[in-house]
Amino acid sequence: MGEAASTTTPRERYRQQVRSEIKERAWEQITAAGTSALSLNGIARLMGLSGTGLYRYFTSRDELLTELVHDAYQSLVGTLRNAAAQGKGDLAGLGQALRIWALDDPQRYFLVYGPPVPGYRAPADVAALAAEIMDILTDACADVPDAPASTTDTSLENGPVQSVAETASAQRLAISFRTRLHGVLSLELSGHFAGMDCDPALLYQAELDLLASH
Amino acid sequence: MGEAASTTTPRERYRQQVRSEIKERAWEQITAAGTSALSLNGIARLMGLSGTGLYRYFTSRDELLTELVHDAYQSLVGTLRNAAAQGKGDLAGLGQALRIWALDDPQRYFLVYGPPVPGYRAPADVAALAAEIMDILTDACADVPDAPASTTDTSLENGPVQSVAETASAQRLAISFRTRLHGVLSLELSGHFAGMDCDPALLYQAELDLLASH
DNA sequence: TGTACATCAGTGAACGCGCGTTCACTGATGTAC
DNA sequence: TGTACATCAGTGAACGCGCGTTCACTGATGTAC
Repeated sequence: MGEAASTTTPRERYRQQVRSEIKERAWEQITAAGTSALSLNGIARLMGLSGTGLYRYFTSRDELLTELVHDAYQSLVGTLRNAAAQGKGDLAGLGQALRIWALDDPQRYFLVYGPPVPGYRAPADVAALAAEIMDILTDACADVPDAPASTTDTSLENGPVQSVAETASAQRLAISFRTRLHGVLSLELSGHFAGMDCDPALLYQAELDLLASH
Repeated sequence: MGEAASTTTPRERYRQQVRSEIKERAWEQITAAGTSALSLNGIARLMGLSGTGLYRYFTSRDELLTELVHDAYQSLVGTLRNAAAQGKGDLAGLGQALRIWALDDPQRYFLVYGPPVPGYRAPADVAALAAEIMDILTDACADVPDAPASTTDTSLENGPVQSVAETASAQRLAISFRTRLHGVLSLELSGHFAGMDCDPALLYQAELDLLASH
């Protein structure tokens, strides 16, 4: 007993602390100049370490990048789950949570949904997280009143007894949710609305309303 | 007279030939490993030149990149114009032309509509081209039957006598056109549909149909 | 409590590489008389 | 047609920089008796 606590020895705690500071600096670099600007030597310089010192914590640039991608996915999953836990698990709530999360760190958003990082192959690990995001969205889509009188017992509406047709239409709606909101978001984050008399927030909300009303 | 022909002296023609080969190699680099992989030394190596030789043709990496961005925009403008000239200037036609153009060279698409290239500031030049693209789309959107009986004389339907409300709704539709199709396209080009049972071509067509039927 | 050892954080030198860019230069191609 | 000059393509050496990564090493922190 108490083994879970005894694993966090002081040395180990320090180690985790440094690792997380490395990742913080890494995000600063990515936020400032994109993923290709991620540099172990640069991070070491920012932290007052010698360049080689970082190799105690990450065996390569690739390993660090992989962990950042993983963290980005987990952050989004956590954000959507939190929204759902606070009663904002409908499409409108998830859509707003997604937008806030994206605006909070555009480069993090692009690390998840942007063009692939050159020369980097994402591990199978993140595929599960991507699927989990789609599951959360699909669940929310299943609650949209498609043909409201289709089921007799609405008290079990979220149970596993949904028809095949229902889940198929929920999946279609979830995919539309992702593509349409991504269309607005990614163009906004890339600055492609600059100089146009078009408020991205309103456009995003309009698309979201349309999706939520089916 | 004949001055337009005499400007293409043999030397000048050779010069333009080398310039265009440089750009071809540049696109190969960008296609293979993204915009950050663009390298003057690398291009020179591919062409059997010394690295410094390229500076006869482009004064800096930035100038080359600027010209590539410009060409990408012009290529898209030309593609949409050609579609319109061949009687495919409606939303369905333009949408298909856009998709074919994007699939033909994903990195070129992202150079236009993707995340900003780190450390690169697009010249005012391309803003005009971006506006021109939106104009073409807006023109097509004006032909969509919104409220068909709104104008008495339909023989002048494309004249400058459209109401303010009509052009405003056409602009809104054009923006939706761009964001929704971009949502599908960019996720497809980034490989984010891999492993999902979802055909991007069908999804794209579905969004396009919805837009065209208003 | 003190001593002997193992573990681990961090350093510094070094390797090989590629980048953008400058500069002074050679040789070939074109132009003017 | 031939000669004198200017133009321009392309070279090669060099500069300064930053990168990822290796290796042998020092010193501090922890552990076992």
